[in-house]
Amino acid sequence: MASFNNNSDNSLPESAVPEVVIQRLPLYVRVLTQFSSSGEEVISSEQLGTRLQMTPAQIRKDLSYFGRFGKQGRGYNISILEGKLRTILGLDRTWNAAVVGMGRLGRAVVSYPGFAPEGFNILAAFDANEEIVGQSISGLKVESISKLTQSVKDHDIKIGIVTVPIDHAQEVIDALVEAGIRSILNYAPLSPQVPEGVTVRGIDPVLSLQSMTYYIK
Amino acid sequence: MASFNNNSDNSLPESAVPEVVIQRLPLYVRVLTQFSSSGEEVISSEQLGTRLQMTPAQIRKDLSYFGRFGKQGRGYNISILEGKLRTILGLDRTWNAAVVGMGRLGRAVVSYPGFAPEGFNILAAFDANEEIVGQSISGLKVESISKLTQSVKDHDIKIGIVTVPIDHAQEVIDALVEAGIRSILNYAPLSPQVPEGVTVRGIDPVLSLQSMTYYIK
DNA sequence: GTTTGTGAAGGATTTCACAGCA
DNA sequence: TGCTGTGAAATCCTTCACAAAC
Repeated sequence: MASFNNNSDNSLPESAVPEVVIQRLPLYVRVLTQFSSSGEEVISSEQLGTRLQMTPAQIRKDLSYFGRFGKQGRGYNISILEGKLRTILGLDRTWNAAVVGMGRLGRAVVSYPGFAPEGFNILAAFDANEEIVGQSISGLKVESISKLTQSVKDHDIKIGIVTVPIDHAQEVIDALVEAGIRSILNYAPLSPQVPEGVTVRGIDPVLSLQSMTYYIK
Repeated sequence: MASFNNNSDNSLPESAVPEVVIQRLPLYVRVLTQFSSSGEEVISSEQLGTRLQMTPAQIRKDLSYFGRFGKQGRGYNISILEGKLRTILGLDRTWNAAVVGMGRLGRAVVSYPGFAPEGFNILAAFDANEEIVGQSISGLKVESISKLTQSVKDHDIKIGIVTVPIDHAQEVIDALVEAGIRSILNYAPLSPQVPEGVTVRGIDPVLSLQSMTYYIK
């Protein structure tokens, strides 16, 4: 990522479907959603490819890992394909998340309006600083990190979002893993160590900038 | 990826070095910086690999595209390697950037303290809304988008950061390209169309979440 | 006529494995 | 002895090209 950049990926479960393919599916979902709201009914791999700047063959091959969703001579029904892909990705349900680290970044994350419409609900917020614990931020009561395991269980939290400073990131990630979390979105600028079966995706705009400068230098 | 996940990459300049390799170099810089501040002098590809959860062979191969930086039997001198990689990536200088879109996200970006220490200076901020234009945000006077081309020239801006809502993102990106920008960090949830020679990196935490749910579903 | 789905081919990237040097 | 640098091998991923379906 490699985006884009920037994905630490730790030995995911055995599967015939390449990891890169899985990472492209959300892209397909995104354009399909945009197309469907524009009144179109059918879309070809050619049109999808134009939108995403990739080859039609790649799109067809990616989709073929999961089934036969198109009709020869016509293309793909937009809303049906979108639905299939959402089901494949597990987006036909909602997911509960917890944010750890309620400084500047954590506050921005919990108040970001883009998660809920996509089914990602932030139900808990944690911080190590006792002055912040107890505060209410965007409707969330900040809890002590010592409550993590209990809260993960109580709220059926499946996703951890790490927004602590770098020097506490690894220990927070260890705590999340300890609490049973297997999917982590990491905003701290480090590549954390995680056991097999735990997926970490990193969000670091600086890494993205640092690889772009190579091409303009 | 990238990520990673999440990188639109449009036909970069001809080069012998694979794009994936370029995207990993900032990762190496990041760990080297962390190691060097810990007093160590030398590091082996094995140690780097452990930190980054990748194979030592891959690290050695990546580095070999650019030269011979190590010493057999010892490893790599941390600060020398860091310096070499920074030079390769163009990080031995500073880069000026402009943010377009001064809503919630744009404000978070200009006030993010992680860019400047890495040499990325945000020198201009733009918005289409006349009520925001003229305001001062984090020490930046917000300008009208009509001033884009002139401002890019005046400040020697090389990087555009897009934080406008999705329905204006493509036109803003067109305007940046028109103004001569060839590197764009895009926070809007769309894969923009850009001409050859322009690099776009997307930052979209939702895409990252959507590919992780596949593995926990 | 158009576009899918897919084996086969081609290309790219990763890993192996070891010669060579410190 | 320990670790790099690197061709060669292995693996992974993308693209081709075309039969089949509409």
